[in-house]
Amino acid sequence: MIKRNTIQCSLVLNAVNKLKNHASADEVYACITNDYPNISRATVYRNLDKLAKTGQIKKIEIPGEAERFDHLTHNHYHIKCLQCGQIFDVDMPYQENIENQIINKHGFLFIGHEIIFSGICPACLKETELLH
Amino acid sequence: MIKRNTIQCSLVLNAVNKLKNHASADEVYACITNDYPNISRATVYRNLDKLAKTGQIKKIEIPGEAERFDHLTHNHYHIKCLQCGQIFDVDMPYQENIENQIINKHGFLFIGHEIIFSGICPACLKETELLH
DNA sequence: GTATTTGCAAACAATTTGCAGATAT
DNA sequence: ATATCTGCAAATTGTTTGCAAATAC
Repeated sequence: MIKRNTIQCSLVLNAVNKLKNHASADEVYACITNDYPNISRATVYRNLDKLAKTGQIKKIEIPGEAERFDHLTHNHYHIKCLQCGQIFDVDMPYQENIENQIINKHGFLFIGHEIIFSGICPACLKETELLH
Repeated sequence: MIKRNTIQCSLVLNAVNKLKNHASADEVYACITNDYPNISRATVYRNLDKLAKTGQIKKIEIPGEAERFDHLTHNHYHIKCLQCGQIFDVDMPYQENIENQIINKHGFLFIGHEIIFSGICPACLKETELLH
């Protein structure tokens, strides 16, 4: 698993950093093809995975959706707007000790956790208000 | 969205209740085809969705995986074993007030949340120990 | 020089959809 | 009687893979 510096890999990293908001592989691909139309989708996927593994970006897995990739690599939570489907960061302290609340009768080893909120984003709320 | 009582729908409900442990659509399909080989996969999917909407079963969405369906319909959390990939229930009180910890500067409406833990299940832990 | 990485196309898995015929009410 | 539901096959979506050629080191 040696790491080479390829043009494609930096293009992927730059795209994620530029897109910022939880870009999907497809959005990253589209972003790159603007300037570099010959890159392959497979290469984008492979590099997203590699960058996530080396911790340079963060893979966010949202149930029932395409994977997303985040330029913010620290632990944080997300909310999905049930109306527009967008994913947003949630400003809430990371629950380091949440696992202490578990009644671990069965002897699991707990390693980490994800919290995904659902709700309505401000823009969609506003839109709903306007309908009245 | 009227609801008819079809044989297929009760077959799906019974299969979920019988399988118990977070069955995937495919497992439900396989379970039914034992006794009723002509049912269509599409019908299984359609009825799983319908039953989830009417609250008779619970849809569990695990990131990066096929959807699963649970006979337990109350709110509860899950842990995914990173080794064997199985999903287990987590015995932990439902965090009714977790949303109070959010610094909601932007005016989101929070509706619900999911927590998915990751770790190693007892069986896999035991297996790892045996290797030494 | 050689092992990694790429691009392509094809494979894949999970799920959805269009449609004509079957069925519950 | 008729609107919903089913089965089938094809379509879709997101992602992975096999392989030969390209490239980084």
